[in-house]
Amino acid sequence: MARHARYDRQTALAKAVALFWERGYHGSSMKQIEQALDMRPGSIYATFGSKDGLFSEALAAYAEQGSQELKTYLEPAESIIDGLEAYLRGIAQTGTQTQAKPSRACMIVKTLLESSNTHPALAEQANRILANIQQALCEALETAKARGELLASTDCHRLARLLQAQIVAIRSMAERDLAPDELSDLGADVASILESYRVRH
Amino acid sequence: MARHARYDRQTALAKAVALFWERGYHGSSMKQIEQALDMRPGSIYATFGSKDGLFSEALAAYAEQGSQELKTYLEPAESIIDGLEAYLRGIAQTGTQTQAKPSRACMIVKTLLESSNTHPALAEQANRILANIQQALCEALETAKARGELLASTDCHRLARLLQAQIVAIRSMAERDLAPDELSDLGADVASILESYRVRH
DNA sequence: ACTGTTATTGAGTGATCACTCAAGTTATAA
DNA sequence: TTATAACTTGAGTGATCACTCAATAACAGT
Repeated sequence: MARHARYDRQTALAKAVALFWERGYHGSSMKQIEQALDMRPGSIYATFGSKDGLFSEALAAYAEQGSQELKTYLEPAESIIDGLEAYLRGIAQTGTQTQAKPSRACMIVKTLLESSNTHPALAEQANRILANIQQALCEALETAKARGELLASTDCHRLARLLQAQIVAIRSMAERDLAPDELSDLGADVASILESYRVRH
Repeated sequence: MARHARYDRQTALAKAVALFWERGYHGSSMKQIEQALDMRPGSIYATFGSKDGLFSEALAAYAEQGSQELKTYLEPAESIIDGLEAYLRGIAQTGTQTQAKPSRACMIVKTLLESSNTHPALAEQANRILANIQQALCEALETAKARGELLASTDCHRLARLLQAQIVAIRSMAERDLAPDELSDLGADVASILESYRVRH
């Protein structure tokens, strides 16, 4: 019995992700948000409540899409470890492509580093997301271990932490102005770390 | 033939490092800078030119102090590789201590991620610093190789890049709210990566 | 066509942003 | 002691910050 919303929430959110990922929380002004979403302040506040609320939803959306990307590497792979190594090389390769994404670094890490001493609520959210990702990696590793891909002595929680550190490392180093082959070498070197945890045939 | 400066430049700079390291560029306002340095705006602008200028000098001072810290690990060590591994474990250990430093993450990486799409000049400076550190690591590795600590097949530039990625990783992960032993386990796991490049006895 | 409901608009809010500069203060040189 | 140069002060600058709300527009049901 009333007017339709002119804006699709998911579309607006995707645009917000692009802006915030590129410029960060403090680096994105409401003026820029209005322009990016093609929405007037009233509509933005009616839909998302506040700049904080919009950022928080954007970060959650980013995390969801990142977790889907990891799945696309793990599901088709015969070996989980192969899949993880392909993922590591893949994100190094992606960092190579100029302007393919809003930013080469991970938005979650950017948020964690930017907000840990300025915006506790956002830092907490970034922390939770990273803990969830580590848990997902851990479960993949547990499965790999059960399948006999990993050494029986492997501490999967610990390896998941190491693995997450490597993902963070690649994506942060990708923000440096390295040559494409330097970055893919790094991807290969990082991927090879997993080899020492692998059962040899 | 005139008045002395009331403020010591180095002391003021150290306070600026503490503030910017903690809160980042966009997260630190001139009001907070005035308070942290106990200087009025006129004096700050007379001494450092602008907020940008102050940040830039603070970042350079931070980098210098960081490079000194690395030296304290490398110089007393009999083996360079031992020294590097101790450094990696050391920064993981430091991240454990609550509130020991303004921030657990590296100010250079925080700056790179924060400013890459909002403040090109700062991003460029962070890039240059990271390139210099990588070069220093590379030289240490070359020496280690000449001493027979590293496999002759080692590509030192490439290993230096991997090593820098590990430093970035540990210090970024330190910003997560991990338990002290989780972080030191990560330090140990990261240090052990170097073992596969080492000459066995 | 009319009414009720909801969405959109954009000028405007006070607060805070980085920064300036005329006036005042403190030292040294003559 | 006096003149001059160097440094500090802090109220004030216009711009921009995140955000509000009364007015308007566009739909659904009758």
